[in-house]
Formats: sequence, C-alpha cells, structure tokens
Amino acid sequence: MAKTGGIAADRLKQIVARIERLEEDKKAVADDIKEVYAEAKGAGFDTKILRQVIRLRKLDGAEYQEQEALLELYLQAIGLTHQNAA
Amino acid sequence: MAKTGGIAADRLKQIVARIERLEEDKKAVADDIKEVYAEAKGAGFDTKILRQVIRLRKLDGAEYQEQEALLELYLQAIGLTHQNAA
Amino acid sequence: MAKTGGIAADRLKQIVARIERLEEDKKAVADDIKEVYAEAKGAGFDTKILRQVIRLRKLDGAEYQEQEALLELYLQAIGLTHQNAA
Amino acid sequence: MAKTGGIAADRLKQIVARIERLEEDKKAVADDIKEVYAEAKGAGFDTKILRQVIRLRKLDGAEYQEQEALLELYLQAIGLTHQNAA
DNA sequence: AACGTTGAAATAGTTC
DNA sequence: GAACTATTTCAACGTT
Repeated sequence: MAKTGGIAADRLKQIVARIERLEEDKKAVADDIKEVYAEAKGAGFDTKILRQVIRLRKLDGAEYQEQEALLELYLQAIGLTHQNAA
Repeated sequence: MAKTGGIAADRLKQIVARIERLEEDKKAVADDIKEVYAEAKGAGFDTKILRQVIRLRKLDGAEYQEQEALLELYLQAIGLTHQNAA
Repeated sequence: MAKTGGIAADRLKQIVARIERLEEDKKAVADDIKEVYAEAKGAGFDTKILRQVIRLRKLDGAEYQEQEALLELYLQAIGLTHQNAA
Repeated sequence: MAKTGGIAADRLKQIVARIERLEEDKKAVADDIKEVYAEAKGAGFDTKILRQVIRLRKLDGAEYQEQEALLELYLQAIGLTHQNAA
C-alpha cells in the first residue's frame, strides 16, 4: 500500500503534478498577455493607460452592483426593515 | 561593538521591539472594533449588513475617483490624445 | 413607529461613526508599522526576513514544529527531502 | 485625421478585446487550481503545507539556502535561534 | 467546529 | 533601485 508515514503518497504526487501543470498553463496565458501589451506598445499605445482601461472596465460592472447593494442597504438601514429591534 | 555575524544586533532588537509593540496596539484596536460589532448585535442590528454599510461607505469616495479617471482615460483613448502614433 | 425608527437610526449612526473612527486608528497604526519596516530597510535590513522573524516569534514552538514535521512528511512522500531541494 | 484616429481606435478595441479574452482564460485556469486545492483538502491534505511544497519545488536550492542563512543570522542577533523558538 | 467567503497583508513583478 | 501595481497568501468572520 503506497503510504509514507501515513500519507497517501501517490495521491499527493498526482495533486502536485496537476497543480504544477495548471500553473504552467497559467504562466503561458500570462505570457501571452504580456506579448499583447508589448505588441500594443510597439504600435504606439501607452501600456500604462491600456492597463488602467482594462482594470477600470473590470471594475465597472462590479461598481454598479456595489451601488445597487448600497442603495438596498441604506433603504434597510433607514427604514430599519430587518433589524428593527427597538 | 554590538555586531553578531555582521548584523547590528541592538538596532535589530529595537526594530523588532517597536514592530511588536505596534502590532499589539493594532490588535487592541481590532478588538475594540469587534466589541462594537458585538454591542451592535446585542442592540438588535444585523452585523452583516452593518459590515457592508461600512465597506460601501469606504468604497464610495474611491469609486468616484475611479469614475473620473475612467472618463479621462476614455477621452484619451477615443481621441487618442497621447498615444496617437498611427 | 417613526420615533422608534428614529432612535434606532441614531443609534446606528453612532455605531457606524465609532467603527469608522476605530478603523482610522487601525490604519494609522498599520501605517506606523510600514514606516518602521521602511526605516529598517533603509538601515540595510532585509524586510522579508525581518517579517519572518516577527512571525516566528509569534508562533509558539509546538505549532512551528508541527508544521515543519508535516512539511517534511509531504516532501518525503513526493520524494523530495528538504535538504536536497536544489 | 478622423480616419487615422478611427483606425487606431479599432486597433485599440482589438487589443482590449484580446487582453480581456486572455484574462478570462487566466481566471479559468486559476479557478481550476483552486479546485484542485479544494479537492486536496477534501482528501485530507493540509493546503497550506501543500502550497509550501509547491513553492519549495519552484525555488532553486541556492536561493533557499541563502534565505535560510540570513534568517538564522537575524534570529541569532536577537538571541532567538531557530531551534529554541518554543 | 469545519467550511466557504471575503478582506487584509505580503510578495512578486513592472515601470521609471 | 525606488515606487507602484498586480498577484498570492493568510487570517477573520459568518454559516451550516
């Protein structure tokens, strides 16, 4: 039985291998992204601004949802909809 | 001269002591915050909502600035104000 | 009813104010800690190692040794001992 | 002039689209990794130690030993050796 | 009391 | 090499 000091060694090896494989994939994608930025830079675009655009576009949807949630919460807080214990 | 293997031991000890002192302070404040939440809960408020309110109030100012930056960036991107190399 | 709501709302505002005040304090202390690290760096100390020192001092020995042992076990299981990690 | 801007704007849109596509891929892989860790945890492995194993395998021995030596030095300087951290 | 979720801290990487 | 940003790791909290 493939145990080393109570550890299922084979299982552990599999897990480690899978993670390392996936991390390689991830690195490959990250490198692709870098390439695109480099290419963009070569085409005369400002990569710093480009990164900000990407970041803000990501935030956009999230922010909208946050605002919605905020409104909801304020309504509850002011109207004491839920936590009215007084 | 107070050196151990090339390290200024006294200086290091001082630094460690200062950091540990400050971390105690920080923990004390964190505990105070917990207390307030516990008290609020005792008064019938929903701590989850309370935490969200705090978080969103914090975000508020930041988000406004992000939006401003986004507008600025889009203006640059569409008008190609800076990176117009074509 | 509006009265009750009003009282609870006042209470809520107080709570929020207290928490936000405390979080400012906490941030101030956190900033102080950062400053000490920056100062230490300026004096030639390696901040990463310094953080490790602080962390080790916080851990009690039992916990530390437990983790070390478990790590060793895992490394052995995958056929990579701590010593020959090179 | 409007034309040039238009062409560059199209190019910019393409770039942004490509990056966002790649970032989705990256996120998907990152999620896969998380899943593996979750699965490992379900199988009884300590994920924190597991992460350490992965990290150690990535490090080359020289770097690792350097850091260990420096840590030892600091601990000695403040009168706390690695062994008697208890 | 373990689990997942979320927020803070720390580390690594990039740019200037 | 110093500052800023992004990613990763760690710890706290609520939940079941």
